[in-house]
Amino acid sequence: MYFDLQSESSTPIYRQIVEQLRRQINGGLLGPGDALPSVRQVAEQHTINPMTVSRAYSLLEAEGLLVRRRGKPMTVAAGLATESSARQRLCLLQPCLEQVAREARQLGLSPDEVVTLLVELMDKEEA
Amino acid sequence: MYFDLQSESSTPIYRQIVEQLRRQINGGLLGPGDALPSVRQVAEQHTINPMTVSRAYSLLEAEGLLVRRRGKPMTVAAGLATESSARQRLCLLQPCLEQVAREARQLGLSPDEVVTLLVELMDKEEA
DNA sequence: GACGGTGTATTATAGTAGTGATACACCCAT
DNA sequence: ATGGGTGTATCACTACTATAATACACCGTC
Repeated sequence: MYFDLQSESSTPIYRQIVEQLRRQINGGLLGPGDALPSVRQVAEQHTINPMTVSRAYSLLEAEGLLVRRRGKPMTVAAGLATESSARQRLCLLQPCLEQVAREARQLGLSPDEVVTLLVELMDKEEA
Repeated sequence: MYFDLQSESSTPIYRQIVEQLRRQINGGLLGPGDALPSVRQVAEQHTINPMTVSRAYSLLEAEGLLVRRRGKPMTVAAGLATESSARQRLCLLQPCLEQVAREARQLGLSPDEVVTLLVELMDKEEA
């Protein structure tokens, strides 16, 4: 529900969780005070180990994005700018876009061709 | 020179080499018969182990993109369609674009904003 | 206060993946 | 044949990942 985890991926599960949460928070999909699903809940849903989820949560707490209050679910930290500016969010996407630019160049593809497909994919995802 | 390797990246070096070569070949940047830099040459240039490079080369040989002739440098295979169609090359880029779409959605970014930055990056890379 | 709900510390284990050092096999030109 | 150029097989080491089984500390509520 919350996460889109791929066990086949080479990027470790805990990191997938971290990155997805970070984006969902910065993007406003999750707001300050919102409660996260419990580690056991997530673990069962994806048949992974609770400690793996805990590891992800802990990293985000160290990062200041999450707040832990013992006995209660993890929540999104309040101190954050409720939603960062579009410019800031765009910065988070930049590394991924640089990768696209690099690959496109190596493939000899024009910006037009790339953009067309990208827009198509983004519209599809919308639905 | 040939490769743009990032040792900090979580994707292993040998795989970075594999992917970059595959794209350069499919994109026509490297043509049939072209010789690759020797494993030791690449290794020294990036201060990595020759075996790491060899591993990448071997994978591409198994894939049919490279040809090994003992004692001589690896070369790009001849059998390949010299340059695949733009549509085929676009397919190679698709996974990366899907990643962008996913992240953009989580960040709450509109296609417009994303495309603008992407084009900017691609133009810059050109120079 | 007992219970069921949070997250976590601890320890141990297993598997996997990436990298590295060395020595080898081969080709070719001298 | 010898030397310098290929790529590579082998082995070992290190780091990381994920899992597991407990046990703990805390909160809220019944």
